[in-house]
Amino acid sequence: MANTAKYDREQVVDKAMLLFWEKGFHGTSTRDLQRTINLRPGSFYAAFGSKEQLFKEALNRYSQQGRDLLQLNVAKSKSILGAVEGFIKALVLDQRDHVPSDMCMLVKTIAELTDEQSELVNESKVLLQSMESSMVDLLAQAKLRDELKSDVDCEILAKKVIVQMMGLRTYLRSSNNEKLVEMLILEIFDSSRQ
Amino acid sequence: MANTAKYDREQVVDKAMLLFWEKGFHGTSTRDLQRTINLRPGSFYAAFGSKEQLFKEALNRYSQQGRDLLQLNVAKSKSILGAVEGFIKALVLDQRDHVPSDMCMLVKTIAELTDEQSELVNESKVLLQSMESSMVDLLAQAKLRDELKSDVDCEILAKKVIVQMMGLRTYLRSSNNEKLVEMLILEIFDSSRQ
DNA sequence: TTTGTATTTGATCGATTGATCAAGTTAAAA
DNA sequence: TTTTAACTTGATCAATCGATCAAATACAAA
Repeated sequence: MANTAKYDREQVVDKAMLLFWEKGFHGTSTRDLQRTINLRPGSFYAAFGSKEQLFKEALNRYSQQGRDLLQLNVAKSKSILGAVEGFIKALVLDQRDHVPSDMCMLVKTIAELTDEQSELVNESKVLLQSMESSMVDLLAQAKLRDELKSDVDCEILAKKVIVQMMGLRTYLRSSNNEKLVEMLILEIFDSSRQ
Repeated sequence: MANTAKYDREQVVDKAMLLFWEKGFHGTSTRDLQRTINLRPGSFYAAFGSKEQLFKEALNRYSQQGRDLLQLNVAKSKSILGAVEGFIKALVLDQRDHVPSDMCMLVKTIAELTDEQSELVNESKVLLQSMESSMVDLLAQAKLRDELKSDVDCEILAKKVIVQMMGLRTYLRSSNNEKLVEMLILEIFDSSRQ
């Protein structure tokens, strides 16, 4: 019984994600969104409830794409460390021209928002933490394969990698210095490599 | 002839800066500002012209405070490297409870804003670059005093320091892990120290 | 004390914000 | 084919946005 939606929810969330990623939560109006995803207010609010809920869904979509990219690099790389390095290069450098912002959407969100949108801030924190966990798992595999020195603490190294990624993407946004960033990416595992 | 302003411009900019720092450009309304600094619209626009111009002034005030903090640490520290480390610790850890955000206001600004506010983005970039220059100067002094190895490139090291500060403050915001951040601050100069 | 002007005040501007809703449309189920 | 409920549409809501302005006020100069 009844009618069926004429839009593809995944495509819609994807477009919304790209707009939110570019302009931030406060910088994106519901009319911007509705025009971009081609939904009238009624359909919009029926589907997502509020701007905040759509943003939350966009955060998860963004995070999923990150996991996919990591997976992709693991699949096509011989070594684990090579995969992680490839992932970082892809995310920080190669992707640059094809995404709406140099910076990570999760980082942009925790930078922009306050306790007024604590659910969005917390969601971003959780997703960043989950990315860190994935990194720990991968580094543990690398260690098992003797790609890392035996005295390396994978949990600490993973945190260091995340810190580097955050710092490098921000620095790239502020300076546009790709040369330096490329160099610093290659240095990340210098002291840990077997 | 004529009346004189009843407010202290420096105090007013200072209060506005703290509010902008906390809530961002789009997250701060002119009414928020006017209430916080206790100015009615007429005085507000007579003094600052627009929300954007006040934000720009706030960015410069913020940046000045950063320079002051660095200066302070240079004055009270024996070694240059100790001063830089003290500055980073003060900025990233000690200040935490006494400022409106864990993150750098300049970083928050380049993260939040797009080309729509290119003047504010550019101003932030310039001020970050100026902070990097100060860092280069200090590290050059440290090198002259033999606090750094002779093969250290001060310009690259300064960039690395900035990258670390950006990464650590963002990571602290996302994880609240002060222990790790303190440890990583101490490691910044590990491989460069004489 | 008077004059002239900078400042302060509160009302208000038009535009935009996030969100709601009734009416119209559509297609699956009966 | 009819029924029925989900979906779509465009108008519209109250609130807030950044900004303007005329009138009232206050103070330095004459």
